[in-house]
Amino acid sequence: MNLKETDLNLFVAFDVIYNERNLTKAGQVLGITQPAVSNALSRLRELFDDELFIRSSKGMVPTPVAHQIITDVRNALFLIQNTIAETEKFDPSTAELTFKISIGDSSEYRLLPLLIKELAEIAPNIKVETFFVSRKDAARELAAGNVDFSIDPPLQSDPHLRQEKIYEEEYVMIVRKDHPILKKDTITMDDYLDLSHIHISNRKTGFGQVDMTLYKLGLSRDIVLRAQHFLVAPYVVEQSDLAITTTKGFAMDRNLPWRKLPFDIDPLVLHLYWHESKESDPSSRWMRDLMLKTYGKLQKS
Amino acid sequence: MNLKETDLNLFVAFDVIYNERNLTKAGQVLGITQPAVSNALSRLRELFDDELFIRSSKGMVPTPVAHQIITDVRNALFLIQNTIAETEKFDPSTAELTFKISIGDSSEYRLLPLLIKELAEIAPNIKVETFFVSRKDAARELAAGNVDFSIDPPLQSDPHLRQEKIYEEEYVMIVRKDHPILKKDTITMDDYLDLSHIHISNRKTGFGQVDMTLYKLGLSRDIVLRAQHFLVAPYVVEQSDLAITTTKGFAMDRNLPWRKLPFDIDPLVLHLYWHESKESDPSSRWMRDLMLKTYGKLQKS
DNA sequence: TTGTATTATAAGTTCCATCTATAACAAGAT
DNA sequence: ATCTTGTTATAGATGGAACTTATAATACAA
Repeated sequence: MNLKETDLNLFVAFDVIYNERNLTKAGQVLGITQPAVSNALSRLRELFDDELFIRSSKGMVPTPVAHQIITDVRNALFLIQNTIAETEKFDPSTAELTFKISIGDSSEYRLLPLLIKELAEIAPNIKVETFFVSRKDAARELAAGNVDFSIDPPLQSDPHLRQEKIYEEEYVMIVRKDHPILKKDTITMDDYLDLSHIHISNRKTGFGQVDMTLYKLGLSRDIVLRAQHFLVAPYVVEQSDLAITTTKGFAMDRNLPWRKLPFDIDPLVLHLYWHESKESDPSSRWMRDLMLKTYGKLQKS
Repeated sequence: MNLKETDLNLFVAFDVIYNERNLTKAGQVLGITQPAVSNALSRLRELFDDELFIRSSKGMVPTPVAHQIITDVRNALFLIQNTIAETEKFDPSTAELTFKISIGDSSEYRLLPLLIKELAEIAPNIKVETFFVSRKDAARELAAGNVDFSIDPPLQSDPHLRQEKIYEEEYVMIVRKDHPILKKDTITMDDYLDLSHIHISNRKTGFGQVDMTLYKLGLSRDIVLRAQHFLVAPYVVEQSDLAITTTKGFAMDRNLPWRKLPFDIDPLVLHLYWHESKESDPSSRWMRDLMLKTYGKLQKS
């Protein structure tokens, strides 16, 4: 055994295979093709004189030897990572880089304007790109570095992701000015269900949080418009008698009248997710702080 | 920064450069040429955006950044090393490998016969090669893996070498049977200095431990024969009136008469040295134990 | 057994770390 | 200053290892 005759790069492949338990997906994370991963695995197998991962219906399951190794490997990679991250200087005023953010549903229109404004002032050469990555792919995309941040409700919990609550806001019902319903100061459940509603979601399928809550109460509302993008919503609301149920901030923002909902619903909570490998990366850390601070400002408004 | 776009193999070069502070010697340890090391260093410099090592009269001196990094790097490499060492199975009865041992001066003829005998019984496919590596090269040769063990007096102390006392034996004076001096049971200093002596050493230069001790007393002896190999000594002693001052074990071994020395001298102490990188290597560990055990047997005789 | 995921193998290609050779450099000796 | 010795850095060429695409083998569920 000798380190200088060992290709240490194999160990990052090992780590990824262990996490994904699927060579094809590991390849996506590593940015190489599946056969390359397969080949790397076979070199690891020779190195350790062990199968390391055995093909089965549950994916590539680690052998005892692989289990034995993984923690040391992870620690080692973390240390190496650190040496680089620690010495990396980061000056937001001159840094030229692009952050890729997966931002789903309704958050984009609220987050971006303020964030871009902040960036323009203190980090003029930092760019932002937003995507929408489906929740089940988020962990892998973050691991692969295709996405730097993901903003999502606190549902999934991949062990390699870090998260922090970034946003919380109560739901209200919003209608156009001079809408007849506004004669009442408090809306009853009957009032609410009599109205026609807009539902915005970029997920094709199923229930949003509002409909889910109603469903649990044995109720359902009349959704007349199901739209993909939030930007259309204000125009529709202003030109019609339709109601939209979304965060209070939306109402304030657009200067639209709103009323409390006639039922209890958990507030909208969003978490900011990032991959553990970026934990101590100075630029990532800086951006995290900025986003949390920026959302903090939004909160107060 | 991203591990998957980083050549981790550079870090073992970094570690060696840090230890050697000399690219040429680092190349010897790594088993590559100096320009290759220089090139690796330049890649490291790009990676860290720092000079890392600055050329000076004292060699390549590490920058603050290099100092900051080194411990993490060493820990990481140690962990990786461990993953391999831990999973390496070692069965002496079937293992086929060769240990290279640097064994200086007089120790070879005492150690080898018994060691070989032990090996033949319990590890028939393990071979041993012995060299003589000068003390100042020992650390580097051990680091490079050109030599697995070195047996030397406990002088040098490279921080990357591990050592354990393996042997200690008192010096005596040995002469042929029926030598006139044997009429006396205790030898005086005058007796000793009147005799002509053999000195065995494979170092070309200067004093051995005996002559050094005499020198400190303001004395010197008459060395008639200075020979390279210990094997010739017994024949010369048996055929002449020359005396040889060496370990008591030599006398017992050859069944030669001996007398205590008329001056105080530290006993011969030998240490077994190995490189820290082999610390947890199963085969190295096994061989260490065997050698210490074998010498233990010698001690008692 | 067929279909749908996978992983493994094969053959060809590209790229980059290494090599040899040489230049540039640092520092002490003359 | 100039030479000498011990270095490190650069240049250009090359070989081999790891990647790619394409395809075969495999596992398992329907």
